[in-house]
Amino acid sequence: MGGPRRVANDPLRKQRILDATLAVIAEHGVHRTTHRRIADTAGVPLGSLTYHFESLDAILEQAFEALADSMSERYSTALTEAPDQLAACAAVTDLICGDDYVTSREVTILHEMYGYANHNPAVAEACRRWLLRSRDSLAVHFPPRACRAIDALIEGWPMHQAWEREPLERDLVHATIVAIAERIR
Amino acid sequence: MGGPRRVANDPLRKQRILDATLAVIAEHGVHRTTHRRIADTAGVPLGSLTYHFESLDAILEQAFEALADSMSERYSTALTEAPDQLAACAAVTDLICGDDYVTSREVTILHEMYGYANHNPAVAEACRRWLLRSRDSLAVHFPPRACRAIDALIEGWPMHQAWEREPLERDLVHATIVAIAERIR
DNA sequence: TCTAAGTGCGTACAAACGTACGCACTTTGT
DNA sequence: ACAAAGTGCGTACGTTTGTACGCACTTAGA
Repeated sequence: MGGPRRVANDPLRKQRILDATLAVIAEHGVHRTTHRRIADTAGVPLGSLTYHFESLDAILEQAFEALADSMSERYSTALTEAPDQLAACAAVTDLICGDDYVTSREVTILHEMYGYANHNPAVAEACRRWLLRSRDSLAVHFPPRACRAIDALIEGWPMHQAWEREPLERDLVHATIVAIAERIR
Repeated sequence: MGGPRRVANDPLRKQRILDATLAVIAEHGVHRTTHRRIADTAGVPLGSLTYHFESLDAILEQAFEALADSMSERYSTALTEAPDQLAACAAVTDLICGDDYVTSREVTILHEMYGYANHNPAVAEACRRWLLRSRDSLAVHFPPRACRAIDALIEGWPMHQAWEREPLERDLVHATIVAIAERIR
């Protein structure tokens, strides 16, 4: 008896394709992301993509969703580990400044994700989920209005920094977060 | 005598093509921006694009540069008109909240521009120029370190807002700007 | 009015694209 | 050992793409 289920030969293949998709996006951009480039990068045959995914858009959607999940998990971990508000300020500073939590490669892909999300409802929804989850993580340590302001900074500062030549000043970022935490209620 | 110069029939055509390019980007995204779609939107024949522009990338570059120029001019105007720092805070609040200076359509195109800039040096340079000019505009009213923090907010808040369902609270934005202006030296 | 030079575009083409589909292969139940 | 069913992919097809190019048209000087 048992259902008609058979065992897949390579259960990790789907994930490998999604990883390769993010790599292609980071290197070439969404506008030059194709089935063939993803297949080459992942080291799988072209037909494997159309077998596992309904369309190219479906691949991009799932790849972006995986990225957003992975990033919001790191955000959540960094913030829930902080014992008090001051430590939370330091954690947020790390999130903004460091390459530890969010690499510059990920900022690049995020730019692409936001652009793509404006033309794809599923990815737009993923952006919204990510935004809400990051705000929830902040809400443990900051009042609701401060969360919004800090969230905007977390969004804007690394993005801005992408075009800057000089490295980001940690002290400045930290002072700004503290100022918002103390003044915005 | 006289140079071999003749008069062009339609000197505005180049600009019209660039306008149409931004319209196509806003509606379909860079990844679905093609010669033919631009030509249809602009109401010009396909050959006209390859005549006026070297390549599709060249069209995108010039379109994005035109947008950045137009936006940094509006930023500059709004800020230099402010008589003092408090008025400048209000002006920045307007820039962030209002659809008056930067429309949501432009935020959409900005997302696309940032994504594209990661894979195109000319557009990356345009982003950098825009960043520096907007910081110069702020420098009239705020100390240098405050400029960076405020700049990050100008960047991040509208971007964040793009995924939010509720409208942006003007009071909160204004209070945040004032807090930064007073506390960051 | 005629000529030469430069403008502007219709059309064509090779390359690259997304996707469908038939077929070999593997596994399970008998 | 055999049949049935599901897995996975090589290949091919029709479409769309960016771009080149020949040719009609317009204009300025003589």
